[in-house]
Amino acid sequence: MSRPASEHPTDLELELLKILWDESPLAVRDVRERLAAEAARPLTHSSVITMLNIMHRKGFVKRRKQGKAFLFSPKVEKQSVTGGVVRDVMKKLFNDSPQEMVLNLLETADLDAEELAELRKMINRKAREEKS
Amino acid sequence: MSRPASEHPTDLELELLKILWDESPLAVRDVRERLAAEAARPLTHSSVITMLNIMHRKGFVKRRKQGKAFLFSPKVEKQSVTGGVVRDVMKKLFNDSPQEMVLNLLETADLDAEELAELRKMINRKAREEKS
DNA sequence: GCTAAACTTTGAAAGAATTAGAAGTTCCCC
DNA sequence: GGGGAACTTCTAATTCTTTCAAAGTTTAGC
Repeated sequence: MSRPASEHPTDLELELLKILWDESPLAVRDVRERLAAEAARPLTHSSVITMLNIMHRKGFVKRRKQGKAFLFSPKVEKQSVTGGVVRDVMKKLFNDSPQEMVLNLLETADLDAEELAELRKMINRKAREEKS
Repeated sequence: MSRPASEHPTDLELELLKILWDESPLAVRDVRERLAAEAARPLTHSSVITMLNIMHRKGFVKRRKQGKAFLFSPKVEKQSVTGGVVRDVMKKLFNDSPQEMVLNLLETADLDAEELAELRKMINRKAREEKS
């Protein structure tokens, strides 16, 4: 009768995680400041706490009390989360095919020659890695 | 007091669009059938109509009456929608950098040598195209 | 022309995501 | 040791997404 809860962090949760991945541990006050500055999302103090607590319950962040305040840190790794999101999009839209997804990226984002060269380099590096 | 509405189709809307991109125009009955079969989402007839009407209001599909029933077709192109979703993820998670995104894909999805070769080929083709 | 089958419209419910005010707790400082 | 600043918890409202039943409409066939 409703929508299924996403297994990934939601948009706002992602925004908060990005802040904590960048620097942690952080007090709520600091998270709030960065959220307003970096994400143009000026929430109240209590809104930020509410979110961080939800994320704590979900296992996305850890907290530790220092004095009367909590300090928050990410509990999930950036690569694992971003990888999950990308995999999800790949599955939902591109038939689980990395090729289809990259093809779409090539057609849609317009990349100059230099950027293409960089992509090629990355792929070559990965291919070399794999041989070992 | 809530979140800004997404410009992209929602999950279920995407599922319906995929069906219509694959074949159209389709009657509600057929959309419903495919939704159950392909997406493992057995909705009632009226649920499917409701969604399609919402999507019509949003401009994602068009409809035309045939006899007493509507036939639905996509109004947005697949590439434009998928491109938008990918761009969105790229912006939200990878700092708007295609390189970062592909790098994540390379690290996260494990691709074999052949798949890597295919990716390289695609990039080369794109690079050649760009020269002209 | 009437009825039944097949459609569509309407209205609503329920859960997820986001936001915040009010009330409660802690602890620093005089 | 009392007051107030700084935190947190609790509760609730709002919007979006997904789902469907009940009521209304249309048309094909008798």
